[in-house]
Amino acid sequence: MRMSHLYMPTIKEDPADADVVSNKLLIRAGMVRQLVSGVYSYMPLGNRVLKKVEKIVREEQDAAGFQEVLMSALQPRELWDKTGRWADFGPEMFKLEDRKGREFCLGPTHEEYFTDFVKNELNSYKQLPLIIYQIQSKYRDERRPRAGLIRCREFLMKDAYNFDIDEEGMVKSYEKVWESYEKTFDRLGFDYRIVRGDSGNMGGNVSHEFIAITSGGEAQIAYCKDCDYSATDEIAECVTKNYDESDEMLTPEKVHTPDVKTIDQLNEYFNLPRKKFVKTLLFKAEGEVFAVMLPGDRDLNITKLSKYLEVHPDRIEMLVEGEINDLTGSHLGFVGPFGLKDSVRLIIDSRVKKMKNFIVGANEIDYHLKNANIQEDLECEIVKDLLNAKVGDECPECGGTIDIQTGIEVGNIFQFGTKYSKALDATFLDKNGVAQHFWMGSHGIGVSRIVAALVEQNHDDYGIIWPLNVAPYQAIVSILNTKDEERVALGEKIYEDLKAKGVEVLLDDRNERAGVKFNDMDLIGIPLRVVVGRKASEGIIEYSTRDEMDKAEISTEDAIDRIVTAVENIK
RNA sequence: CGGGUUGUGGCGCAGUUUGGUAGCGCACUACGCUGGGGGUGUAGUGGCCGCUGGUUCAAAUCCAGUCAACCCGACCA
Repeated sequence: MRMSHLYMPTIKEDPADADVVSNKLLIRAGMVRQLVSGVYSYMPLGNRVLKKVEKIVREEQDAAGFQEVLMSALQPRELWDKTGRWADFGPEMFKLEDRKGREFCLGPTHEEYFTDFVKNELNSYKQLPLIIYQIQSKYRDERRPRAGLIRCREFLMKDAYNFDIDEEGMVKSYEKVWESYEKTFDRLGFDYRIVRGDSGNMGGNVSHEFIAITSGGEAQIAYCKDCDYSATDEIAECVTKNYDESDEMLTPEKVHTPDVKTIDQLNEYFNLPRKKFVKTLLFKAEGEVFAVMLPGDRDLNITKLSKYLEVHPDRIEMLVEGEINDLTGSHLGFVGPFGLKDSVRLIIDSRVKKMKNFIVGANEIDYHLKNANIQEDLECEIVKDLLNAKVGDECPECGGTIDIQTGIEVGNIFQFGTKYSKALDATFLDKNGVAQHFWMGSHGIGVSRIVAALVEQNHDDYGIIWPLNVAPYQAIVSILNTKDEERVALGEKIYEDLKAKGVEVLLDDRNERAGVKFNDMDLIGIPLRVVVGRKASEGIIEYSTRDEMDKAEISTEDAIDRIVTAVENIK
């Protein structure tokens, strides 16, 4: 492709709206543009990258024996009512009506449709197991789209669904998908971790997430420095022995603490570490009121609380100031476990149960209780773990040290058994001629999100550094001065030779100054680069790669040879 | 949905406090010089100042409403 004709509007300054580096660079490099919040379009270079990522994803799915299909994105409401997810998804779903008033949505995911489809088409265990997938735009009306391509309302996703005769088969399918994902993310060159995930509203038991590690990514993971343990922050088990577990229980004592309400203030007022305090948080959900006790130096993990209560996390609300007194008899900043109204359920993290002689609110304005302890006769519910894991915790598996990293979730896999097949009554006949529900799982890869994650992991101050196998073009030939006929002739020749050898190559034949060409070349991140410059008359060019940037003066034949070899070696 | 910020040529911004002819840089067009890291000269093109209403002789500027975008915050590829 000649750059004099390439639709590649690069931008010199950072766009004001873009915050994350991938969004900035993709916009500046003329690869994507935003239409409205969370909706993006791809220009030629961006589209080529997207298609290459898609191709790698597809190849690995096909290699694993999964079969590609394409289901409609437009789906009728009835399908979703059968599983209750028309209501569950709520405002996250883009809904619309046809001219007759029938309700539809744009698919945010496809469990219902795939299950319904298979139900109508597959009847026998002999046709199982089956894993089918599609690559298609998904639509989710996110409460807050952000970070460019990372969190969109329209995004390209590969979603796969497995149908098995029993649990064992489902687990085998899960493992096959797992392997195909490892191959995919390995090929993409990602630095990533596979972590245990929460199954969210997909329902079910086991899930894992594939997290591309980037600083400032929105997914937090806890992992063990000493073994393979890793999990998302939502479910990572918190193990810590940070607390005073002495046997001696001192006598409780009321202490005047005027206007000292937060753990920070207590810390300062008593000059004691945060772990000597206990915080009591008040929540309501489903008409009940809860007091939750945690060590003062720890944060509540809402997912864990939600699981314990068996209530959707969105339904759990913190009490506001006015409600606290009415509903619990306590006061904001001075809440404690003793003397709450009987209707308040007292829920205690197991660490608090073991803590001795801590300081906690006295349920009286301007008073805290010193030397408080959870006595055996206190009516309460002890929950093993309600805390967010933290750097320095103990690994729940090997006792090693836990660390926290952030990243971007680029893939995830779920086992959900017969949840959807039962809801949609999707069955097959087993060996004995008995109808059985399919055992299923669903598995996603965020194709468009991968484009952003790749940029997050592969860039420098000058621009994007595309890996060779996803680069929009593999090579670029830049003619520095297009008024110099010798250089033009040589550049054209190299360009034609590379094209003839099957290399995807750009020719920078624009009548621009050298600086513009160098800067654009760096920005758009083409991996293999030939600069035709001063030594063109001797047949010598400058060869460099985008990641190394070191220029080597070599012959044109040598350069072509290196480029062709590099391209042939692409996995 | 709460909290915060911002809407002025394609992009980045000033002007709003104190109402009075809409500006700067980049980009773009034409011609020239230059030709190894976003060069330069001359001459140009392009804007109902997000939208609606109000105050006023007069509104980018003041007032009210509304819409949109971005950032922080409770599960999402």
